[in-house]
Parts: sequence; structure tokens; C-alpha cells
Amino acid sequence: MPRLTAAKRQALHERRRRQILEAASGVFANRGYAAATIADIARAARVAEGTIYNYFRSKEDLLIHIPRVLAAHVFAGLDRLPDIQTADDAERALITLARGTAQRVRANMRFMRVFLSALPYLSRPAREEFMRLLPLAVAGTLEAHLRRGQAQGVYRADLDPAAGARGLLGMLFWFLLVQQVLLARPMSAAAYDAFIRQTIGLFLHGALEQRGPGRRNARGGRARSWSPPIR
Amino acid sequence: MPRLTAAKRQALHERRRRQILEAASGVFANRGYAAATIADIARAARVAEGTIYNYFRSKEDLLIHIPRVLAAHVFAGLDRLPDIQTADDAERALITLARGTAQRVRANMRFMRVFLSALPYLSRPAREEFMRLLPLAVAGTLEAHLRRGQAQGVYRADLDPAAGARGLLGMLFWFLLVQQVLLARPMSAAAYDAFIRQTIGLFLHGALEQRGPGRRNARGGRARSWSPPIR
Amino acid sequence: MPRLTAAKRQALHERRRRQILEAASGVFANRGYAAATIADIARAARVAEGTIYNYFRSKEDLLIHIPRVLAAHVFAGLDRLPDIQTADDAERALITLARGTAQRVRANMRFMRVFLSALPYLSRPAREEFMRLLPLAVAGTLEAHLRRGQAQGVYRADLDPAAGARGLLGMLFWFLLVQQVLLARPMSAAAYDAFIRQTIGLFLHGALEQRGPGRRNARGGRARSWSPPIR
Amino acid sequence: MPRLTAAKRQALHERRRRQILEAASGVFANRGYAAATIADIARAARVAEGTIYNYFRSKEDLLIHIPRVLAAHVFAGLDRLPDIQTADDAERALITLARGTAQRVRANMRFMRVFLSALPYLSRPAREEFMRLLPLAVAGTLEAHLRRGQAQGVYRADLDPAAGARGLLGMLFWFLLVQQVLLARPMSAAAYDAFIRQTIGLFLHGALEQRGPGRRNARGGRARSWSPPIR
DNA sequence: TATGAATGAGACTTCATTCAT
DNA sequence: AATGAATGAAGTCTCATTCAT
Repeated sequence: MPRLTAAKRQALHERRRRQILEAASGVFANRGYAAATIADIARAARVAEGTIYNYFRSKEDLLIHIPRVLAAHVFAGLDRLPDIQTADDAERALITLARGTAQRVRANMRFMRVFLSALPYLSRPAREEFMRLLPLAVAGTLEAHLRRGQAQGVYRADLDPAAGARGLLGMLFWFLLVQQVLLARPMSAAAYDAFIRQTIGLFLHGALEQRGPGRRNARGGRARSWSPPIR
Repeated sequence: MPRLTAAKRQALHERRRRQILEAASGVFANRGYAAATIADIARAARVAEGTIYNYFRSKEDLLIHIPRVLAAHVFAGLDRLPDIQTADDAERALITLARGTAQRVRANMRFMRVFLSALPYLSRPAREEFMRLLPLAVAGTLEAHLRRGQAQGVYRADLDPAAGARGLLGMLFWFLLVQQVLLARPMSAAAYDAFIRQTIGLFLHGALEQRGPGRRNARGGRARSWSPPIR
Repeated sequence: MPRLTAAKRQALHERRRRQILEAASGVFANRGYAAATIADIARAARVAEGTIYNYFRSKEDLLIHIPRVLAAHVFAGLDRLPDIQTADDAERALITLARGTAQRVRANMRFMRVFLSALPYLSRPAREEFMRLLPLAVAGTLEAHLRRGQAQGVYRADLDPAAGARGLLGMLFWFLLVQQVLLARPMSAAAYDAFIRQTIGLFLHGALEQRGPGRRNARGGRARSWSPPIR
Repeated sequence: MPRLTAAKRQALHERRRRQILEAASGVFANRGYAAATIADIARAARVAEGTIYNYFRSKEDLLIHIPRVLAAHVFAGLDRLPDIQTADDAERALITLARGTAQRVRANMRFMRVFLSALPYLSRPAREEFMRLLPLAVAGTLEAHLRRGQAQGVYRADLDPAAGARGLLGMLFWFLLVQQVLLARPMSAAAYDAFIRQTIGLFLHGALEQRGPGRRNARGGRARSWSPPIR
């Protein structure tokens, strides 16, 4: 039974690693990387301080492993957007994406905070790896979507898909960063929804008044304001 | 009897204070607030460690005074945008604002990094004060501009000015944050300019293909990304 | 799983606490509270500086715990004096008490010095608690003894027992304080004994020449200082 | 006129020295020697910190000079007691002495505190010098008084004058030390007076009940209690 | 493997003393 | 002679890491 035992041991080992890492990410998120202590983490993980060193070489090692274990799937499931034929389709697709993104940022606020507080302590390669894991994953999805939409004639031909993706994500992430991570202000679900609809509306239609006759609301009806105030 | 007049002493005092604060902001920016040591700062300011405590009560006191002394004028001069009559005016005005903002973020990258690394250590009121100093100053300017533009019929009537301002600043700041602060990647002036024109274009016209007539490339040539329509 | 039972760990913990506290009291006594350093104490206790902080929160915490651990029993066993019927009994009883007290002050000179050097750094409540532990414990014993002696007609009825107790202890403690604590001058056992007999004699008989008859030297020989009367 | 100028300068110098020393003694008394800072003293003396070093070599130097300048005359005027013929005279004389002593201790409480807090920092010779200045000055006066009283037949022949002096001063000083210096408890003048009368009564008559017929109250009247409770 | 007491380097901060003005 | 800013040694305390059990 040595094989089985080894396998079990391996599984236990992984489980314990994860348990420690989750505790660490919580503590890092609440207090910042530098202010967090190994004692805090041990307490949160319900192990002894020494045990942590059986799984990770150092405090920095903990930090470095957080994104792989915890963030790998933060934005999973956002990698596909439906094909679109009309502006209406576009609005629906983007609202879906924005909701998914916002929901994930909310759910992983803790991780976002680790991310910000820890960045100054990372080497440049570690920092880039760290960055890659995050919103930029969504960027690829979005960029492809814009490209397909251009082929369908839904999005402007002269829109740079990369710039467009970056712009939309900027609107979303900056707001979420400020509200959720920096100011740590909770928001109601309704306010969230309003924010998302406003943002997508702005992204799709722009800020300018349209002069031409042919311009209509995407849904084909009367112009509907997409901009109720958030609060 | 003092050998220096009170005024001269006051001036010397202010000068020294500033010298220490600038050193501190540099060190905080490079190493993060928590990892920075008083010894580092003293070395950077070319004073003895004890001297720092003749000017500031503690390390945290240094941090707290950085925004007032160093960042007070970061966004100064961006508090006024010209009145606009046309979409063209709008584009010019916003490009000017965006350039000013971007230039200031570049010039104050150091401060932005302090800002991010220090946030986890600040109490909530201190954090809000800290936040207030920054991009949100620009937000007020921009919001007022949008409101005036709406009155002129340049911007959509159904655009929420606050949401619009937040959206544009999100696009700008998120990009700048990622490029300049987090990844610390330098960019050419041309790339900067392209980024700004794209962003403003997206903000003004949105991502959707316009169906109506009258839409032309602003410069009269082939369609180039985001150049504005003639009218 | 701990490899030590909770009980054993507790015992080890107490032992180490005591070891550190004894070292601290020695260092405080020799150098004074403020001049003593944690490094001194660690060296004296043969532990690392950091170890001290596993047992006490601060230097002041060390100081505050000294009386409870080290002085709790300084005056133990002095809480009972025999009943007396005659002046002779009284003299014997008081000499016993005085010897016990003096011996304990000598043995705890170290603590007395801590006590004096630390007082200026204690808050008023801590100071009063500190005070309570010491001579005043004996005061209660002595006061009760005087009261019982008054009931037996041995001591004057018009003696205030509290004032009497305070007076005798004053004579004893002041001398001991000066000799042992302040001047740190060693004294022979014989000198000690002489001092005690003199002091008790003075306390019992007063300084005035007695006019009435019946007054004799206790031992029947020539008048010697302060030997008690036969009856 | 150089002589006069020199003399004036000398006088100024002495005045300034005293001013600094008085400030120092106040600060030492309030905070303890070690906790007192040169800045505190400079502020109290209304001079700059550097100025202190024109008059004293170091902080310790300040401490060492305090007794000579400030305490030299604490017990001045207590060096003479009237000749006595009767027990009554004795009581009056001792009450006068005790009042003078107590009043001086009260008035110089500040100094007494310096004295206690500083002792641990002094070398043995400095300590002895320090001690000599204080109560022991009174001890000489008292001892001589007892000796003269013995010659007059007022005090017992078998009283050791040195021991008697020490005993009385012990009663007085211990009480004053505890009340005024250690516990810092203020006392009413009446309570003071009661305490002094009690103590002198105890010193003169002792604690024992007198059996012989010839014993009378010193004043010749009925036995008067000398022991109202202090509080 | 888990534990947690022990360790000691290094952080922040204080303050006696110096010295240019 | 007086000033007070500058200095830096030295103190207290924290905490990542080690290691005996």
C-alpha cells in the first residue's frame, strides 16, 4: 500500500498547502503584506508557525504562490462571448461580461487588495506574472469579441479592438478598484446594476449627441436613458 | 538671542521639511511604505536619522504629509475647460485635459506608487483624504464640462455627467496605472498621444457603428481610428 | 500535537517567567529601573532579549510583576504574635517581630531597592499597590498585637495602636532603609541585635527618666541600655 | 572697572547656575532623574538646551550639584534646641523640633523625591555625600539635645543618645516619606499636628503601661491621651 | 510531520551632547 | 555667552526563522 499512502499523503499535502495559502491571502488582504505576521497567518490557518515553514520557504514564498493557487480561476468562465448580429446583441453580451467581471472582482476583493499591497515588494518579473493573471485575461476575451463584432458590422470598423477592450475594462476596473478596494465601500446590487448599464451605454454610444436621422436606440424603441445616477 | 530672524528660521525649517519629505516619497515609492526604513530616508535626504524626528513625529507622520506637500498641485491647472459649441471643440478640450492628466500622472508616478503601497496602512478617514487629493479633483472639472456641453447640445442629454466623468477618467487612469505605476513601463510620446486620441474618440463616439448619414472622417482622408466627424 | 502535556508546559512556562523576573529584579536593584536595559536583564537571565517578550509585554510589565512573584512572601510568617501578659512578654514578642522584619529586609534588600528606584515611574494606583505589599503587612500584625496588649493592661490604654505600630515600624524601617538600601553598608549580626534591642527598649519605655520606684534593671545587674524592667 | 565687571559677571553666572539647578530639581522631582530630559530642564529654566552645558558638564553634573545648592539649608535653623529642666520642657522642645523638621520635609518634598529617584545612579561616595546633607544634620542636633537632657536628669541615663536620635527621626521621617514622597498624599495641618504630638508622646513615654505610683503626666495634670487618630 | 519557544537582527524612536552662528 | 538644529549611539520592541521535542 505504499503507493496509495503516497498518493494520500500528496493529497493531504496539497490540502494543507491550500489551507495555509488561503489564510495567508486573507491576512495579507486585511493588513497588507508587510504588516501581516507569520503568527497571524498561522492563527488564521489553525496551524503552528513552524508548520508553515514545512510548506513554504518564507513569507515571500507565500506571497508568490498566492496568485497561482487562488487567482488562477478568478476570471475563468469569462473566456467566451456569444456571436452578435445587432447593437442589441452587443449590449446584452457586454452587460453579461461586465456583470461577470464585477461579480468576480467583488468576490475576490481580498485578492485584489493583496495584489495592490504586495506589488511594491515583488521583482519586476514576479510583478508582470502577477499582473498577467488578472484583468488582462478578460481583455483577450473582449478583444476577440470586438473583432468578431466588427466583422459583423456591429462595431465601428475604425475601432482598435485592443484599445476598445482596454477602454471598457478601464471604466469597469477603475470604478471597482476605487469603490471596493481602495475605499472599501459596499454597494447595493441595484447600484451595481445601474453602474454597469451606464458604463456599457457609454461604451457603445459615446458621449456625443447624435445628429443624423438614422440613429436609434439599440433596442429599436424610444431613446432610453442609460444613465440613472448610481446613488 | 537668536542669530537668525524668525522669518529666516521659518524658511529654513520649511526647506528642510520639504527636503525630507521628498526623500521619503522617493523611498516609499521605490520600496513601499512598510519596507522603507527611516535609515533609508535619512540617507536619501542626507541628514541623520534623528534629524527626521525634529521635523516629523513618526514614520506615519511622514506618510501623511506627503500628499499635502508633494501632491497638492499635481492636478493644478486642470480645473478649467473652455466652453464648447461643437463636437470638434469637445474633442480638442478633452484631448487637452487628457494630455494634462497623463502628463501629471507620469510626472508624479512616484507619488502614485506611494499612494498605492501606503493605502493598506491608513485609517479610513486618512485614506479618504488621501484619495480626495488625486484623480477625483479632475473628476469635478470634467463633470462640470460635461454639464455645460449638455446645455450647449454637444453632449447627449441623457448622459449622467458624473458617470461620464468617471468613465473617461477610468479609461485614462486604469491604463496609466497599469503602464506607469504597476508595470513601470516607459512609453514613447507618440504612443501616448495615440492612446489619448483613441480613448477620447471612444468616449465621444462609442464603439457602435453609426448608421445615419453625415458621418465622415474628420480630416477628410481615409478613416483613421477615432478621428472625429466633421460635424 | 503537542509533545508536552499542558501541565508540563505550564510548569516550564512558570519556571521561565520566574527566572526572568528574578534576573530583572536583580538588574533593577543594581542599576535602577530606568538605567536597566533589556539586554542587561536578558544577559542576567541567560536568555535572548526576544525571549523576555514571550513572557512579558514590556519592560514596565516586568516591573509590575516583580512584587507579586518575588515579594509576596517577604513578610510572610510575621502575621502572628503570641499573646502577652507582662512587659517582659511584650519585649520578647517585639524583639522577635523586629528580628524577623529586619532579617527579611536584609534578605530582600534587592527588592527594596527596585521598589525605591521604580516608584517615580509608576502610576498612582500601581504605586499604592506596590506600597501595600511591603511594610504595611507587618503593620497590621503589630497593630493587632498592641490592641490585644492593651486589653491585657500591658500597653497604655491611651496609645493609639495604629500610631504605635507606625512609630515602631518607622524606627525599624528608616534605619534599615538607610543602612541597607541607601548606603548598602553591611552590618555585623551583633550590631544588628544591639540596634533591635535598643529600638524595642525605646519603644516600650520611652526616653524619659522614670521617677517612680520599682524600676530595676531586668537582668538584675548594672543598668544596661534598654534591658527591660523585671515587672 | 574690570574688577567690578568681573564681579558682576560672577554674580550673573551664579544666578544663572542657580536658576538652572532649581529648574532641574523640579523636573527631576516630578519625573525622576532618568526620565527627565535636558529639554524639559531647559524649558523649565527658560534657557536653550545648549546654555545648560555652559554651566554644567552633563546631566549627572546637574544632579550632583543639587544637594549643595538647594539642600544645604533645608534643615538650617534646627541646629539648636533650648536647655531643658523638666519632662515638660522636653516635650515642648521636641515638638518644636519635629514641627520644624516636618515643615521642612513638606517644603522640600520635591528635593526628597529627587533624592530617592536619583540614588541608584550615584556612585557610593556621591551617595554618602548626598545622604549626609539630609536628615542626619538634624540627628546631630537631636543627639546633643538628648545628651544635655541626660545630664539634667530629664532623659534616662541608659538611653544611647545616638540610638534615641535615630529612633525619633525614624518615626518622623518614615511617616513623612510614605505620606509625602511615596504616596504623595496631602495632609491637613491639624492631622500633621496630631501626628507630631503622638509621635513625641510615644518617644517620651514609651508604649508600656506604667505601674509605679510616681508616674504622672509630664504636665503634672491628669493623664492626657496623646493619641488622637491621625485621620 | 507538527509544534511553539527561543533566537537575534533590525526596526523605530529618544535624547544627551555638540557646534556653527 | 546664548542658541537650537543636527547628530548618532543606544534603547525598546517585533517578528521571520530555526530547531529540539
